[in-house]
Amino acid sequence: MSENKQKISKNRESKTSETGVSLKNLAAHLGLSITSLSLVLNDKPGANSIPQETKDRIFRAAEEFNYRPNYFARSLRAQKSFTLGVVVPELSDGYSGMVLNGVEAVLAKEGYFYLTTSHLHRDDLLKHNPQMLIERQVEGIIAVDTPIRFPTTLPVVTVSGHDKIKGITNVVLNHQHAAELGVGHLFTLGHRQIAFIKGQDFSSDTKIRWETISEAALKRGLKIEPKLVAQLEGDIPSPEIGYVAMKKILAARKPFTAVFAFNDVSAIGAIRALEEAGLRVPQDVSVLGFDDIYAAAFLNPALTTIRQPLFEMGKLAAQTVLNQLAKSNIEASKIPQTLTVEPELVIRNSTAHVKK
Amino acid sequence: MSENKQKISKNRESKTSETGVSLKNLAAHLGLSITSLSLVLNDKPGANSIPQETKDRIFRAAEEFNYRPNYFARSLRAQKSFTLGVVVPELSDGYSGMVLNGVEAVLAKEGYFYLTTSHLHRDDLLKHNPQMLIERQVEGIIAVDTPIRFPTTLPVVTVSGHDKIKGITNVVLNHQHAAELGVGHLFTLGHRQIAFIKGQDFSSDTKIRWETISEAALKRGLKIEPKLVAQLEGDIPSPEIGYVAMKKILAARKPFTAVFAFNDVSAIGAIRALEEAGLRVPQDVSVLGFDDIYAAAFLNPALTTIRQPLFEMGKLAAQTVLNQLAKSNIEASKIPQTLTVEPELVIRNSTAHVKK
DNA sequence: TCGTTTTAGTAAATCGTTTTAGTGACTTTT
DNA sequence: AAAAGTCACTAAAACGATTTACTAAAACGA
Repeated sequence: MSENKQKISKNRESKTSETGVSLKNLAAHLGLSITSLSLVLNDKPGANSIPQETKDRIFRAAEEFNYRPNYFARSLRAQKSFTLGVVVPELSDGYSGMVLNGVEAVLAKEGYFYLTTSHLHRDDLLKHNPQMLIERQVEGIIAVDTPIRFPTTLPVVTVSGHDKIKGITNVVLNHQHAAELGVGHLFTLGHRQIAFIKGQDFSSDTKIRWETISEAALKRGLKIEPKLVAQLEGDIPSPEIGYVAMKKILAARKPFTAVFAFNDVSAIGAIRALEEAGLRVPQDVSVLGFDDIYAAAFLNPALTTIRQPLFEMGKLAAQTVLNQLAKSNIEASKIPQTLTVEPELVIRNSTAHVKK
Repeated sequence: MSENKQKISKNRESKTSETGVSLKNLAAHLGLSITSLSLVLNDKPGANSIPQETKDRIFRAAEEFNYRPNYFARSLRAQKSFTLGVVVPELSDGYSGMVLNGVEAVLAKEGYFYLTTSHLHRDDLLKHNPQMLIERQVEGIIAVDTPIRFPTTLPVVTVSGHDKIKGITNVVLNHQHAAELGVGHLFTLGHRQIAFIKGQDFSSDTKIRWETISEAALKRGLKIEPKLVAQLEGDIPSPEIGYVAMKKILAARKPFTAVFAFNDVSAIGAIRALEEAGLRVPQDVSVLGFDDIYAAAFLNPALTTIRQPLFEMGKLAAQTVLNQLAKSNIEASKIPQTLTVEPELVIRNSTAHVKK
């Protein structure tokens, strides 16, 4: 017996030592079959007939030798990877990270992990990266602010995706509500000439954001002056591009009293451009952001913005994928097309009542 | 033949269809053995005796049915996961994301992926998360701003880790140089009473940063006034904690003309606190940050800061792990303890010459 | 023409699980 | 005392690749 044990522990050392004991080792040590151990350790019905005493021996030995089922063997057999894939534009944009926090919070509880890939808005990677994830046997995919350019039958959930694709659930902000909050806030403060900074074409929220804002403006009898609209260009997640957009608007020399930016990052750039032009925020021009990134509260002036619950969106996306995995094929047919979360208007100091 | 093909493609449909053809399927279709296909497709020496014609048949069939070796099967056999683990405090702190971008850039080229876990500075997760990664058979671990609290024989590389642990490589900033740049810059501008915001205890750079800054100050005959030193507290990556620290310093009512903050995020909070106290930056007080996050250039005033090349640090870390994996055990004994990257002083508008 | 080499492959073991289908040895029922 | 159950297990197949150790036939050399 103790001889056996010796053998095991020796064996263990001799291995890369990272890979612990195998079921085979353990079974030999106990003088039982692999089957019995597997049955008992996984608490399968087949273990019913095995007396508690034997079960305890097995549990004790597993504990003692710190047995961990080999991930590859288990996954190969079960055809399950306990892994999701997450596709993001890139990780340092202050957006994806928050979403991933939410994803991880949900997955960790279920013993799932996730692989991340960034497509950097490159068309080839947009196809290639998800393919690689699928070859890696991910069980489902979460696409964050990323268009779906790959075929698959796996569960797919997007965060801020707006393409209505059969079988794909989109976790989205209630954009109509967001636009109402934003335009409504500026309108209430008396602003009638509002400049807008649109998102880049590749950003999945650009279109819907613009449509809902247009509607909200129209509803209040505001007409949008094309010269007061600029679009973000370039794919770096830096305020620089907001600065450039704002410059463009200023160059048009059309009067305006407020700016509704596509996001907080571009709002920061816009503020810089305004101040360089000698305009004070919010005394001369109000600036409204979108997202509520961490820094928003500490800018100077502190940014008024529309908050997106990114952490919650990540959680919701992960939960939805796991739900689909748990469901039978029949039930899976009735997956929701859209899951909506609510925005929140956070009023700080970058917006003020229009000057008399 | 065409019958065979029919069978294969049917088989393919009938499966979850995500899992493509197996070698077995393919071999049956070609009337060859699994062995031959494996040998040829992996270009093993054993395939030397197989005529080009047969090889071509195999390649064509693999192409036609889009054969992809099963990841689990291959990994089980080879005891290789082609996956690294990355441990971070959390993903939305504007620091880890940049590092991960670098990591991914290197790994993608080699067909590697990575699993991420966040420990949120929690002691239990600091041990548990890496354990889970190891059970998932990662081949190496990259720890970003994270202390090593787990045993392993896998290659481990830290980014901004300072514990000298045998076998672990630390990718670090040249802190001495960074301190020289920072303190030197303020000194040159005439500042003699400088306040400091130290990092949280859990942050791996806190200690070394403080030591090197102290030295650089001493060297210039500056003495550090304890009342002008505050430490960040709390683990949210928000400027709020810098704001609180600055308030504390202000409460001491000791005069000072400059602040050297632990990082840009806390510098943002500090600026807010200063302005609330009626002090103008940089006219009354200069503020120096650290990191050079994206927003730094667009704050108001634009932040003078010490830039850390986070992307490069991520690349270097990943490269180092891969190198170690490629090395034989003998060579592996001479892994470098430390890899150093250089900081850069980025002068913007938050620092100015001291008032006469 | 016999022995050796080369050519063209293949059978089977292996990685470490899970799961199906058993197998003896007892015990209970009738 | 034979049939039917229960109990306590186990053998072997399967997941899908890689790899080692072969075989049978053809070609070559002396």
